Amino acid sequence: MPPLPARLSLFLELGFRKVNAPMASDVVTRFAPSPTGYLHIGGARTALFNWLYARGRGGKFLLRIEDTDRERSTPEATEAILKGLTWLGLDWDGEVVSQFARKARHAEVAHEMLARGTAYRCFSTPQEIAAFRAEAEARGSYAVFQSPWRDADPATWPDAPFAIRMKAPRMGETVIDDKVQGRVVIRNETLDDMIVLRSDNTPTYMLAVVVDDHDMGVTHVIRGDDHLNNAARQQMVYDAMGWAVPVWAHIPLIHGPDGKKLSKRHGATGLEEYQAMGYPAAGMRNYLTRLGWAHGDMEVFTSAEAMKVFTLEGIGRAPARLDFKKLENTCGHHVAMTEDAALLHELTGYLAAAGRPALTAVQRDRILAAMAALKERAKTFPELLEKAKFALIDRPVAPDEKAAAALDAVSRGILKSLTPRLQNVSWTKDSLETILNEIAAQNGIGFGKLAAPLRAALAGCSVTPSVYDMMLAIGRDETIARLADAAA
RNA sequence: GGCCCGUUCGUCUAUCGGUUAGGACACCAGGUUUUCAACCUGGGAAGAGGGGUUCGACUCCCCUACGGGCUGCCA
Repeated sequence: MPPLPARLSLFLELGFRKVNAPMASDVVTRFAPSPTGYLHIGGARTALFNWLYARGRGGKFLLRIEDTDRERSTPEATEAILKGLTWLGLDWDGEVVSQFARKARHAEVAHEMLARGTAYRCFSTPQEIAAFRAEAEARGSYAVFQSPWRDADPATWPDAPFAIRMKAPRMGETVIDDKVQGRVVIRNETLDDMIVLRSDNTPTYMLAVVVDDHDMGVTHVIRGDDHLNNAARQQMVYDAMGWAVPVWAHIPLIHGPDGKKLSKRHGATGLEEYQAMGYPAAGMRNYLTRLGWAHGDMEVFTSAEAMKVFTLEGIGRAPARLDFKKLENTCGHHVAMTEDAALLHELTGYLAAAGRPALTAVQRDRILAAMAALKERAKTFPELLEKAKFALIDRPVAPDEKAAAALDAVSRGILKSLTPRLQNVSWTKDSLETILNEIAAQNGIGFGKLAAPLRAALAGCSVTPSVYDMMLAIGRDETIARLADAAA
């Protein structure tokens, strides 16, 4: 079932490619979400890229929760994010870092900048700044705010709260050498002296990310391209502190099917919703990896395979749209290639996530027995369950409309004559096939005519695995009992 | 308003100056079939528009259009 060409070419490539000696890698990436809600599908992809990049190079993948916004951060959101990443199969190294917990260190760095002369005390109040902007806007201009305190004489400092502002270069340009976007040049005059420490001594995001990334040893910053402009200002902080600038990679955001920024009105935006919809994690990872990244014609692959060829340069620069049809197709390949036991385990997780009843022992046994047949005809767990209906129900089987129609008097007669002959036949696909074909021939009908009532009696519906597979999965006694029920 | 990024079939993408612009999903037609799914064969389908540079541009440069982002004592 896996498309041979893609897997074959990957195989050849891995086989023939000169293998770089896997030295101890010092790659460190991180995912740094804000705990203000569920894990967004776009964020999940960002995390996935970071994970793939680090894991593919023997590096570390760290997790940091950016919870400095006390108003909007909640522990529930943090919990949801960790659960989402865990479901997707993205494991992180070490403890989860709380940005809020590091605020003392952030303040320390801000003061060090002060000492180095790369930052200054700004006594302008938020009201003054707002007034400045309002006035500029009224004039139709949008000049950046220039604090009057940038070069003020300490003797003139009032005894009042102050914010610490970065003393950004006013001339020249800042160059972001981005692995995805290329060389991005930003003129320094378009950037203001951003605040790094608020007047209440809390750090701003711009300072906190840089300090944390530096302290955590992050070497590659892979994040959404909504941060591309921010990178220029953050790079100034690295420079101000004399720290090594990480490798930047700003990836495009994911859009909805209509090409607009992904929002609630597009339907599912939270990763947890995808789990509840029954997409397998491996398929989700495959689809998300291919969304905005490509390696030749490689389409269906495991994450282990992706790691071997994943590069930042392979990431596209244009935003990609979500396509549920392709997601489903990709998931179908993964359902089919997953081990039966693993699939059953994940199915159990799906049931819980979707709030559906758990399987009984009998149901588990039957589904496991039929898994080989089930998994090649289902793309998602709900679909698999629909086709596994015969394994979930108990006698007497209540036929739906279509099934009832297949159980006419003639068919019931055939079923009745069939049951004794199933008593002693060996319960294997081959012998069942032989005997059923025999019976069809004896009744002068094609196998299809026999399969319909059989299917109706066994499953009570018309969408099922093959009749042989069902018989094998539920066993001889249950099969005969169901056929007898229907024939009566 | 300013600055930054982007634009190849409907969608995800390949191509890194010379190809009949390739693959996948979706779609259409046919085949196979035990329902569904799968599978097989075939088909239609693309370089936003306009200028350059070049012997030759999807590919390099400029302009326009459209989409997105940033422009906070949010992250």
